[in-house]
Amino acid sequence: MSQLSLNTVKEDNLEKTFFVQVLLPIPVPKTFTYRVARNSENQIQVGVRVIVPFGKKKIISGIITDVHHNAPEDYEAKYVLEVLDDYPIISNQQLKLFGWIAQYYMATDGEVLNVGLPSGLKLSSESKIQLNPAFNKEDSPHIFSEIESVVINVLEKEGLLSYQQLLEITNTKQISYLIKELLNKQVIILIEQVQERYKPKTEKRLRLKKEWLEEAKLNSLMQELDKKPKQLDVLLKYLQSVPIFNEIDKNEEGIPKSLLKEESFSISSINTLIKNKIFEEFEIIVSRLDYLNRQEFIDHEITLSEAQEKCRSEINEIFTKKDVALLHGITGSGKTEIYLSLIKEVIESGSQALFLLPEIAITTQMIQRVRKIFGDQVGIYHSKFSDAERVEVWKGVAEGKINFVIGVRSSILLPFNNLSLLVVDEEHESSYKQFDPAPRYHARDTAVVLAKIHQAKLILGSATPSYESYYNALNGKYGLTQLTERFGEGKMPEIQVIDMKKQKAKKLVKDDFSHVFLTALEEEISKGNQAIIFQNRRGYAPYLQCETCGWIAECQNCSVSLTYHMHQHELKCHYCGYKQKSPNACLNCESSALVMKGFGTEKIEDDLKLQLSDVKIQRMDRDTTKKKYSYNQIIEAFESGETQILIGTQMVTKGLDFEKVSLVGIVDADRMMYYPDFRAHERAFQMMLQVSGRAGRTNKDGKVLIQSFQPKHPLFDYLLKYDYEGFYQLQLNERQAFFYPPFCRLIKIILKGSESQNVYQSATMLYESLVIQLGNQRVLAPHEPLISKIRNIYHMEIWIKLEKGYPLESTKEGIKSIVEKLNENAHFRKIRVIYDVDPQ
DNA sequence: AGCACGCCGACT
DNA sequence: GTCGGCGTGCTC
Repeated sequence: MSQLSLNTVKEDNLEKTFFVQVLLPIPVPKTFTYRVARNSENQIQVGVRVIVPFGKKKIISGIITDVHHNAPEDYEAKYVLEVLDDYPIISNQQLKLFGWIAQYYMATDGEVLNVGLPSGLKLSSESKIQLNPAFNKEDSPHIFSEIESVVINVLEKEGLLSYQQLLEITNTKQISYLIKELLNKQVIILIEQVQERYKPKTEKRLRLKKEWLEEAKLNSLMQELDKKPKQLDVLLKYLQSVPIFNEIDKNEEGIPKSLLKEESFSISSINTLIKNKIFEEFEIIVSRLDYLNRQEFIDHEITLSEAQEKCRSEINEIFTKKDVALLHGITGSGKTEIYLSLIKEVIESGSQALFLLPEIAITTQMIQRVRKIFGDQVGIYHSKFSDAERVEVWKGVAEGKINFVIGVRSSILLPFNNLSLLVVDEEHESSYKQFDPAPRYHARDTAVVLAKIHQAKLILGSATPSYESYYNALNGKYGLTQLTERFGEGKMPEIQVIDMKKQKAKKLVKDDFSHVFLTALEEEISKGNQAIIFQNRRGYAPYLQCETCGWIAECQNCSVSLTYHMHQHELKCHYCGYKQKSPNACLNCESSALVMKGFGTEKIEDDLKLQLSDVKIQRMDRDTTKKKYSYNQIIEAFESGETQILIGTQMVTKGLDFEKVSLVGIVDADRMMYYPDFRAHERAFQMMLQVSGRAGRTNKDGKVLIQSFQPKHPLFDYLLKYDYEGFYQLQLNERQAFFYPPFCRLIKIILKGSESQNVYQSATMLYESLVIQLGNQRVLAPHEPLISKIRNIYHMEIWIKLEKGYPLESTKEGIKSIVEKLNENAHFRKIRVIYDVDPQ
């Protein structure tokens, strides 16, 4: 009898106790259960961040993914120490998406969370407390308990205290109440990445002290200041900006202190006015997204041409039947306007829109255009933005203040709750695929899933769609719409392939430039036109080769050739940083016939400067655009005609319009075409077509010159005719014959380890187990990747090809359990296994 | 991922 | 005799 009643009491208690599942940003494939203290029960909800104890002494923060009453059976749950947010920082839809990414890309939920959250909100590291710099014991209006006074004293001596230390000092178990009290009384601040990293931006402002707001008082003040003209100037300036007699309330918000500083009023007289209690200084929190405060330039109009209008309505038509529309529009056909007009419609109806672009395509031009149309509703999510700015965009989206985000790959992970339209522009770009760290997700493919979660529509746009997308469109999975005319007058430029073999035979090649190429370049420049030269490799990048025996200088840690750096006369490894003095004789045969082969943008720049000494040449690649404004400076210099030739990597192929460019040169087409990758031709074609589009955008006739040692390659036949479709069909046949995407799905398994023998043997072991499970048709034998050794770590790859319709989820689980099983072997355990689903 | 625990080499 | 190398296993 007593047993029964005891049980009932226990049951009741348990039912009232809340437990939460917490997702931690660690690569462990599960969530952890924590118990919720009574006093924080009402703050607990899914999507909110909490601080929890983890392990022996660590205290980290995570996200609540579930709230329930099920007490764990085989262990005692620890308590949630702190609830960090008042509202979910992650939306339900987002959690669903994160789950899908983890599952599909064979990553853990924690890894997804880790890349998803901006580091300003990043969850990890120990939490510490510190005295609030603004705190002053004497001035504080609060009364402190004994324990609180002890903590204050210790903090004054020690500076920083961890939760653990605080536990020891106070000798209690319930420190979370103490922390909360001290926070409320503004005694302490939490120093812990979550709090410390993101600080709201403040602005110092000035206003007139209340006692001067009467007209009589103000008049007497002015008379008094008559002898102090500098101070009077400040006061007059203030009264000019803030008409306190007409609108006395305006004094409350005052003016920014910086405004007076800018106009060169003396700082000392401003400070005197503050000291004499005429002005008072105060701070407000402002948005870092400063354009949010600027609305005056908004230009709501988007005008579409007839062709664009037609395309737009085709997209709307597609959306009545399908969720994804592929917009295949040639370069310069004005795809962006179509996206923006559709996005505008969505935003006006009150839902959210996302516009994804590859990093290099988010130019200042683009941002300004978008801001002009959407003003304060647009958030920009980009690597050039600081952490704090990203946190503000994140929060803006979560709170529904930002309805439109334009951003890079990772903006697909923002906390949307009401998306109706997604746009992925330049959808063929491989930079949409993340490689390191996991999750190795593809933003375009993730967008398809995100659209489904929100029941939203998705537009994929490109001048050269990826074969996967084009295949889906032709097969009716996606809708397809095309723009075949350039916007405005521009025509596609004429493409000419230069036969380098012939040129070389005739001794017409100098520093890798053919005579034809140089003459054309000189001619265009002399006409006052501009040129863009494309080389898909940055740096100086030549490698050293012995002409006698063929020896190439290679890195001792990595399986790559060393790169020659002229300035230091050194050979460097771009993978591990190894460097050595450049030898004067071959290290293999001691011949002195060492020559430099290969060339990057930097070498082209130097060579061209020698050839065309009085022409202004500038280079644009990752090396020259590291600084925040350098990119814009290069663009502006070229736009204004200050520079005549722009040499660049892929960067010059994206989103740039220059009126006077009449010539585009591709120095080394072969490098792109003969790369050992099944997508090499697709990529080469895309890239060449994209660069070609830079010529003659508004000019009457542009010209494209391509240097190749294989000018008869069929790729050029299609390229000259701008026949994307034709080359696609040709390539598709090959893909089908060799069973590559879009006919199959690929999973790449990479094995890494420090002992080459072990890596090879482990790869073989894994391969054999995989064959048993999947059959030898679906698993390719292990092979060394192109670069098989990096920093003395050996790599092997195993490719898995799965035909359409083959069960994906269970296969992935199967692969994981095979690896788990092999991990029982001590040798295999030393190998790091990496999964890359849909490798690019 | 961290971090403690644990079992074998080069040092006071 | 100890300090510390990193292999192993766990974290609610």
